Amino acid sequence: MPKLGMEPIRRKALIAAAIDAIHARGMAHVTMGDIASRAGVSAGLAHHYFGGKEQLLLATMRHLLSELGGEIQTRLAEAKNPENRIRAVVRGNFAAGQFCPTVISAWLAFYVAAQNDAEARRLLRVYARRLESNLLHALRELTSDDKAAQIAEMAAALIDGLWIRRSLSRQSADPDSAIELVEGAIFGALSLPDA
Amino acid sequence: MPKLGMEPIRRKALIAAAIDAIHARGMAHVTMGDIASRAGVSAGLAHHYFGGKEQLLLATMRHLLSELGGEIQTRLAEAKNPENRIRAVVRGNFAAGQFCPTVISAWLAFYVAAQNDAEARRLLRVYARRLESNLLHALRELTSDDKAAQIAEMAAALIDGLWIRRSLSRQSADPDSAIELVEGAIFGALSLPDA
Amino acid sequence: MPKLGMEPIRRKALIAAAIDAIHARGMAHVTMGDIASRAGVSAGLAHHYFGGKEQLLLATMRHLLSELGGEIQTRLAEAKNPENRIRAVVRGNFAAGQFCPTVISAWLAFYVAAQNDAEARRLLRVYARRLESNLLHALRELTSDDKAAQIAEMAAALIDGLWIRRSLSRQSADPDSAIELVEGAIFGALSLPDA
Amino acid sequence: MPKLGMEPIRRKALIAAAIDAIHARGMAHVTMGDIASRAGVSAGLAHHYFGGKEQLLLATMRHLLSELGGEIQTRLAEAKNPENRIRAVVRGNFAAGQFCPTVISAWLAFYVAAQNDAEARRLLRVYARRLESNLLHALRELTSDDKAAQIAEMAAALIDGLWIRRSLSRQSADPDSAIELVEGAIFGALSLPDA
DNA sequence: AATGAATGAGTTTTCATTCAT
DNA sequence: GATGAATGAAAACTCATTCAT
Repeated sequence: MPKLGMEPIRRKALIAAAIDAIHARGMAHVTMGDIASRAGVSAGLAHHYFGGKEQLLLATMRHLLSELGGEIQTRLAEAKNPENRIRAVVRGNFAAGQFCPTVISAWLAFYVAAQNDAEARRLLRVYARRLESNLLHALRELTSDDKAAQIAEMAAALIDGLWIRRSLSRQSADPDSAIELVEGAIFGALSLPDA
Repeated sequence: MPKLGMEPIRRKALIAAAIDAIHARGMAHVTMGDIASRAGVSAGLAHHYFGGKEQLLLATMRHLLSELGGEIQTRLAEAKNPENRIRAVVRGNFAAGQFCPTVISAWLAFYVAAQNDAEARRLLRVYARRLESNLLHALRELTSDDKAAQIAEMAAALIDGLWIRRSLSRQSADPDSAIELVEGAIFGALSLPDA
Repeated sequence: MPKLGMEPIRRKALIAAAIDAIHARGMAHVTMGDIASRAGVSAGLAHHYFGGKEQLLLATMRHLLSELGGEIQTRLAEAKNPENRIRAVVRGNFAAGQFCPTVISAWLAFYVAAQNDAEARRLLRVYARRLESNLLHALRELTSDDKAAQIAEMAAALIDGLWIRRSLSRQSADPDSAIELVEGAIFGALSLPDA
Repeated sequence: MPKLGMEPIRRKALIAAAIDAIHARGMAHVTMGDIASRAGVSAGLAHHYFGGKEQLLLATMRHLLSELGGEIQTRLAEAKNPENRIRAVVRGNFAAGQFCPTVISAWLAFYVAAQNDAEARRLLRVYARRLESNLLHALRELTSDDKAAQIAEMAAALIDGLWIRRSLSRQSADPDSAIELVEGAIFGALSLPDA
């Protein structure tokens, strides 16, 4: 069975399996055995490639973060004006790959893990800051700095809040209505006279 | 040393200890020993009073939910018009007892636990529905049913999103600015002409 | 089964069991299960009381060292002149409790462990220094400082060498002939004219 | 890349690596991977050449024994009288190749391993007997059989004891002073009148 | 009422060993 | 001849839970 060049294949499979396993059993109850068997390998191999459970989980988180980053960057690259850059960020956050039940579960689990794991917290902060800075820059071209900051904060909270609520309802998550809601809130706020 | 009537005292202490422990170590790593020693009792006793770890955790969740419910009800009782009822719900959600780091951690942890625990999910849904229904009723007196539904959904997502973001930043959570933001979003949306 | 005040009893039993187990299977192959079952308890309990395998082994080493120290101190207390103090140290080293196969095995194993474990090395150095200093003081009253140092070094090496050789031969270790040999070498060297 | 005639090169490299690894991590913690990577090969290859960990370790021990034997035989071949034969044995035991930290660690480790491994014990006994018999024959030409036996035993113990102590101190082992000490003890004892 | 003792099941982790390539 | 892939068994360790006192 052993073939050459399996390492990247196994790593990917294990990360995908970790997302599945977190969705199915919850971060608090996943075991290496769970994950490994979902990936079709032995627990020993998962250890061998990642060095331990914690590191496999962290690698999974990094994967999620970089997928999300990719979705946003792709869209940003095509956006030619501030309005479209805002839309790029919002839509990237609700992209198909991101907004499915297993991925949502994993995201949420990492959010919580970040409360108690320094490295996870660091990773998440980098993402949060980048998201807000992308929004902020686009908003500043459309309104005052103060208002831009307010709207950016609201938008970020709204995105996270919609995620968390969709994860709970477990109904087939509907990205389009979420996008509509967030964009509505942002452009609605922009259209308002200053408070 | 055993005293009479200790049960309610112990139960309260253990629930408070569970919240602390979840904040300090994360849901995935709390042990009965953790919780018990924070409450100043033996693990065996925690067991004795709650019947097991799962049940102690569920009791903790119920406590959190009922505290939040209380904060909202108190404020609703004093609200005489729709605007104030909306404010009551928002402010209840960011009440002092709720918006401190340990409680936020615990809330978040339960949100995640609810993904994989039927009873936790049921409890959370009851709360979510009540929150939305309170908001919805008040909003319907101020706008169309459709728009009320949209705004209610947005408000709920915003509240959850702000929580989750504050928990991550770990900076001294500031309820007032959160309240301002949410109320601004709600009343801003209400003031907009229909899309 | 659980009784109060078992901790010291279990600790002693586990340390004794560790010595047995090291003798029977060799330091490289002892398992916590081995030791625990020899002590008549579960492996979990051994962990509970000592915190881990390494610490149980270190506690065992400390026990051995303190036993030996006791044997020597007892004899030193009764020795009224330098010759007798020398004898006290030598005989303490070959005392009954020390010179039996299981204890010899354990000692030897710790000697080797000390090569790669900082804490074990520290413990052993303390013992080695004390042994040599005891001998040295007594010898200095009987000869020149230089010669005393030489003889002390030789005596210490001889004691260790005899131990190691007895352990290998596994024949019923005979403390008396060992004592005779070491004392003969020391007093023989003392009687020699300076080189 | 596979080359012909690699076998003896690999075997030597692996044995040298085993000695290093034992010194660095201790017999109880060496792994095949440790050894193999120090030798610059895969663990699988080490296995292939020696048939298993145990056998590689035994081969390493045999190597050590034969090196020591060589050092002694070379010196014995040049010794023309009993005194020089004694010196040959002593100096062979403290020969440069033998008296360095890594080799001492490995020797010591094997001494201990011999407690619980029949084959290792057998190998060590052969060496011990040869050492003692070489000394004994030389001593018998210089004194009574009884005294020769006593001195031989003492000398052997002294050699082992000095090794073990040097290994512990980890200071740059000084073979010359060790040789002086042992020869001093032997010739000192020989010069003494019968007890 | 409360504890400390104890266990056993479950999890992570490590490694020698095997094997296809 | 040599490797990297993979496993499985064994070991350490953790912890909820039980129970005698």
